[in-house]
Amino acid sequence: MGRPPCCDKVGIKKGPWTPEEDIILVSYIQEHGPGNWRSVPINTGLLRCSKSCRLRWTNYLRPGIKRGNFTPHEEGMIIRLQALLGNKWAAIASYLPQRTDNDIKNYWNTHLKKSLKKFQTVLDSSIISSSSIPQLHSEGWNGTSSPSTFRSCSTYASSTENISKLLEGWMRDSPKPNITLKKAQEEEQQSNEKKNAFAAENSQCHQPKAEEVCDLISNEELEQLFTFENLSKMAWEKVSTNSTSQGSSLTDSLNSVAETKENSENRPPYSFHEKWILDEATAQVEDLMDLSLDCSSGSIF
DNA sequence: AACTGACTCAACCGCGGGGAT
DNA sequence: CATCCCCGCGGTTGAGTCAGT
Repeated sequence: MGRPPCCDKVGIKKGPWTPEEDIILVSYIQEHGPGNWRSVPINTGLLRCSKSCRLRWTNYLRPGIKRGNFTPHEEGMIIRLQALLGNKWAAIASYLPQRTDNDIKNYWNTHLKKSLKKFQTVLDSSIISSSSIPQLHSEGWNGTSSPSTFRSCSTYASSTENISKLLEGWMRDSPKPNITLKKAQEEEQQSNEKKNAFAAENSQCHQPKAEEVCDLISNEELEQLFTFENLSKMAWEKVSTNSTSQGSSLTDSLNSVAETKENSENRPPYSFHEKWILDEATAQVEDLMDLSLDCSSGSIF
């Protein structure tokens, strides 16, 4: 667009944020609420561009952000949502309110994508070369082999987490917490609605829109649907079906998955949307299968 | 202990969308 | 309608850290 980069101005600082800067930013937002980022560096004296301030707030200082290891459930959510929405990290993040789009994006790029790719290779060769299936541990996936457990958050992240926690407490204790916090939450909600709408736009023709799914599936149902155990089970069923009845289509496999799910205990009612998600997942079932096996087979890592 | 390559993730950059004028 | 300005998103980078030798 020919616009000069916003952070190219002389005197604009780059690089990691210091705790002092964080406190200044947090103080300002606590007082004025998030938004109007243009005025933030002007009014605070921070030598940062507005973009940088917004990013710092939304990704690290905003209250309610969960940092550190992703749970198996979150992994499952990300896998499935990525399959459904593509690299719409903001849309995906709207389903995981405690996680930022940046966090999810990083996690996908550094852990999940790599694992999926790696296992895709292994699985492809094993399916093509023989009818044998990569060995699954009988105890199933217990989460201990998850890439998410490999590392914890960085040292500085823990310091910003402290600031974030401090802010949460600060807002709670503040005489006018609800004004600022509520404003932030409203903006968050608006943002999420926007994101959902965006996600809906990106869903294909006759698919139900993402917001419809949100409307018709409760959070609990949705979450249960996305649990890693469910994904693993589905993928495993798919593999079993394929191995026993050669030539069966992926749709058939998924139908059998659906039937299996229907008959299984401890599951939410098998709703239309659940079926839709299963059907929709046809195209991405290989990915799910990969992940499932990835996590089930400790020998891979 | 020192070196090196791999990995992670915070931060930046460029672009597009949308509201204001 | 055209232009400007701001915000938010997705892709990318590079400094810091870790693990292996």
